[in-house]
Amino acid sequence: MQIENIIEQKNLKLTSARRELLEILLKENKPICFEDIKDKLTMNKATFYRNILKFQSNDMINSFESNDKKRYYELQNSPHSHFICNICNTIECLKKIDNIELEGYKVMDVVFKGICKNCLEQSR
Amino acid sequence: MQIENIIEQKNLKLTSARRELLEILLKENKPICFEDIKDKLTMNKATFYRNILKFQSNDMINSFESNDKKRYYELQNSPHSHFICNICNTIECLKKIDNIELEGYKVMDVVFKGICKNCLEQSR
DNA sequence: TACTTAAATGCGACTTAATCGCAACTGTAG
DNA sequence: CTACAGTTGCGATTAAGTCGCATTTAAGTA
Ligand SMILES: [Mn+2]
Ligand SMILES: [Mn+2]
Ligand SMILES: [Zn+2]
Ligand SMILES: [Zn+2]
Repeated sequence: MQIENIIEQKNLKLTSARRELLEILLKENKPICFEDIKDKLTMNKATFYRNILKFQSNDMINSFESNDKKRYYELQNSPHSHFICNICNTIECLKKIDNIELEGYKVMDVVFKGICKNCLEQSR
Repeated sequence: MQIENIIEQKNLKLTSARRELLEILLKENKPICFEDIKDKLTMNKATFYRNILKFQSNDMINSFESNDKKRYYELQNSPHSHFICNICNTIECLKKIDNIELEGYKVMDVVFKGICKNCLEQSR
């Protein structure tokens, strides 16, 4: 199983809450926020946030806030950036943009905001 | 005065709350969050947020969330992107990165996260 | 298998950003 | 000066996120 491996690699206890959370994140396969999944969650919300924190400090997930002012979490399968549409609020995962470098900085994450393909087309 | 012009261009009422808020944003000249300025604010916080909203819908300010989970607001003088350091949490305004284009998208804002110059140097 | 213990959990209280409805107020056009 | 739409203050409300503490549990060891 993937989950067992993920947890073991990070030297974390495999608890039922963690299994549940990782299963959700795996299944979704796109950024999700607390509101999206709170009804599915068996665990207490404090446990949810503590595990999110733990996973983040172990580089297992990343998070960012979207235009709806909600924080989105996703598994860090492969590093990639995100595009958030200012019109429809859709979050898209972009393939890694490898030409983005800033002199003197180490870029680890990029979030683009603007107008997505769909919304651009509809505005014509 | 700048403020009068800004407001007039957007067909908004120039109220004392709006003058105060714009003065603060002008003076700061960098992204600030509610907590940073709430003590200076004369207006009620509902008024603060309503004006922030109004200014945003009029493209006068933009906002983004930083690593400290606080939302930062700044005047949209000239379009530019931001770099947020994952170590020291500093927010830097970057000169417009003009080579950032995504096929089919209209990019209006970019937020980079990673390690800033200072923190990179200190880690050596 | 049973024991041990550090780590994880549930619960309830708490903090604080952000929003909302409503009555009172104010900026601006005429 | 007046009228009125738009704005404000206030108080209540919602919801994300955090915290302390008592209880439970995963996982290593005997
Ligand atoms: Mn993604
Ligand atoms: Mn800036
Ligand atoms: Zn869109
Ligand atoms: Zn830094």
